[in-house]
Amino acid sequence: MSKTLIDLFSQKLITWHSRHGRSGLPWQGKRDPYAVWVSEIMLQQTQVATVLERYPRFMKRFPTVKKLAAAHIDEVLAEWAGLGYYSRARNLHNCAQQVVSEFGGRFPSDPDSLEKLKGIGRSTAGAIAAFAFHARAPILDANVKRILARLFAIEGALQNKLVNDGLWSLADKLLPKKPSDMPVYTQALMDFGATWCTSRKPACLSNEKKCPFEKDCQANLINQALSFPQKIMKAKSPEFDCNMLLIRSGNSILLQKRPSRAIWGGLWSLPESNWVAKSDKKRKLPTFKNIFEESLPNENVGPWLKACKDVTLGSRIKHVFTHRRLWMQIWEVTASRNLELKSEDLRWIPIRQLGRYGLPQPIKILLQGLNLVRDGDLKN
DNA sequence: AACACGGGGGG
DNA sequence: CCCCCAGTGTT
Repeated sequence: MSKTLIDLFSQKLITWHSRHGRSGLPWQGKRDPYAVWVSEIMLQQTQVATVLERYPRFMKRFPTVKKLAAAHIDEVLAEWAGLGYYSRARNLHNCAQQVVSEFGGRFPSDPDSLEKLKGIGRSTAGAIAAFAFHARAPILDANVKRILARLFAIEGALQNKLVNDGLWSLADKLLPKKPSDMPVYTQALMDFGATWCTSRKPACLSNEKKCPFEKDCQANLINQALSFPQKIMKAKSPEFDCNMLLIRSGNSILLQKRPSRAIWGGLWSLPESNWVAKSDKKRKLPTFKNIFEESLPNENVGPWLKACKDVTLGSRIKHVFTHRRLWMQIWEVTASRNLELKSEDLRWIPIRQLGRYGLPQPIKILLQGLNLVRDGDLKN
């Protein structure tokens, strides 16, 4: 009986990796589960080029899981700012505390235990177990799903449970037999999806690259690589308007800590009014007083309005999220004196100390564009 | 099963 | 400008 693709896949992939895989990245070749874990979380939803800048900085600031567990969440969020998906940072912090309190500061080595930790799903658990412990555990991120969907011409949407379960089962069958091959195999799978079996320009459609699986790949054999995996049409994201207050008093700016479940959860941002759907044509134009009342609902607005002068319409910023598009109208205000703040989520931040706070990327860019922030003020 | 959650790259 | 990309947690 001849060998099938399933039998040969892992060795062919490892051979491909020896010639074309990415190497020399700072998180590669490590067996320290902490270092592996941080890199895997950071690499979720974030490109290698970005992680290349931020991973060494993070590891220098939080060199061990114990240091991370002992840090204040605001320090972790400040270090994470600009990477997006801030629940990752909150889960990272939470998970570090779990590892310290439940496992004495040592990560468990089996995928099932890893998956019980905050922010670690099945795929990341597999990656950590494979890299740090040589466990024969599969990963199944979007790159791997794409590779398998093409190799085996798998029909149906990836969201479909049967399709997803089938992919996991396939990923398991394809694992190399030798546990010692798990790190290089897992790395090879990630690299192959990221650089050769890419979403839009796969190697099989390129003149420069020769795919080692071109004679095996069911999608390629029918010239349909781009048709796998099946894509689902998604609706256009709704649009919203809101107002934001840039209140200055002397050398300080009033910032508000965002609720942890919201967009930019846990970061410090400008006080903002309610979001209004742009399609809501009946809405009245808000007055400045309205904006204040919506932005600072716990404060006594009267004294604030009296203490404010030089109200000017600032820039209008568009920001796009996965499921929303937001237009932010900035109102620039000078407060004549520092007012007493009633809510704990409000704080006067000296401009020179802004770097200590995690700011949403568009707010950071806004403040950089204003001359009131000097180079270095936003660096932590 | 569907949705929420940011930011960056490429056309 | 628009489109594409992407794990985990929550509901």
